[in-house]
Amino acid sequence: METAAFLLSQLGAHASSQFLARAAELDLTGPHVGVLRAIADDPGTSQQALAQRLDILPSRVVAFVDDLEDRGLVRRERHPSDRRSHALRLTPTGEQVREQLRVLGAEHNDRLLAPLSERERVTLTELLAKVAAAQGLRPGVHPGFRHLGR
Amino acid sequence: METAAFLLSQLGAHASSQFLARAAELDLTGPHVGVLRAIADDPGTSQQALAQRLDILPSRVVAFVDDLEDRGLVRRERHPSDRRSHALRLTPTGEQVREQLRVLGAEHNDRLLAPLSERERVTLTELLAKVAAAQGLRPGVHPGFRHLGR
DNA sequence: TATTGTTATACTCTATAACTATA
DNA sequence: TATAGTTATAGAGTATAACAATA
Repeated sequence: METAAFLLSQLGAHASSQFLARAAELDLTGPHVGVLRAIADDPGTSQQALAQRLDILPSRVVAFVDDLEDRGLVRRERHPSDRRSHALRLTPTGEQVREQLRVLGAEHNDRLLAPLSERERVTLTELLAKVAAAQGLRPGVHPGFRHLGR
Repeated sequence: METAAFLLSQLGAHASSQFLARAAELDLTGPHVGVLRAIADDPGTSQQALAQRLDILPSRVVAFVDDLEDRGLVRRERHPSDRRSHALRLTPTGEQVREQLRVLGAEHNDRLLAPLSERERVTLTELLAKVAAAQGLRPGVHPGFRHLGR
């Protein structure tokens, strides 16, 4: 029998690639989705704050926000008091895409849990949440695009 | 509340990076571990068979087996009937490392499941195994080093 | 002097395709 | 002609470090 840790690693990679295949239809990669979501959750945030929260390099945030801005999903607004930093917000189109991603995520979840009963789904979700909390994983922050250097 | 799918993706990435940090102490990356394990599970197998089973490119298998051979963990033997192919086997040192990896995996699993009761661990493992089976994931084959091209 | 954002560059991992030796 | 293994090369994603503007 495989360990739960290996099954988690296996299923996590599988779930990620399945979801990202759907996100790719919207021309979004994993980090793009993470950044979009982080901006939606904290409108007006700065690129530095984003880099810290998602644990990715500021130089990468630049590129991702560039992409999202080019696609008309995100705006760089002038920060009211500090002219060095930008206040990031979703555009109306960005909000729409955010909603599409939410639907996509729900569909993906349903497909993945298809073999489980309603009761089993709840149990699984609770156990996963308990382990995730104990490991210090923060809601919405995917460790996959964390930078590992010093 | 996060979906089980996102929690899986999150926890899977976390579990992988935790385990690979330990494996890195033995100078092994994820693919190295996968190849080592696949050879242990099917001694005498060929590089082509390995590439098919793990769903990685034959050209990558060459590099991984090169590395493992340089470190004295794997041998390329002459195939008895087909001189084009190699029969791959673990060396005694390779067997030792394989055992170290097993211990490492068990420790890793214990650490990850620390917040759960014995009963909860069994439940979680069973639910994960059920979902993994339904998704067509094969035991020991990590989708993380699967090649995604045509 | 420190910080935000940016750019340029190097590094790592992976994919593609051409090659050799055997079959 | 097809297959096993190999090599060389190109591409994607990431990290590092230097820079300009502002604080």
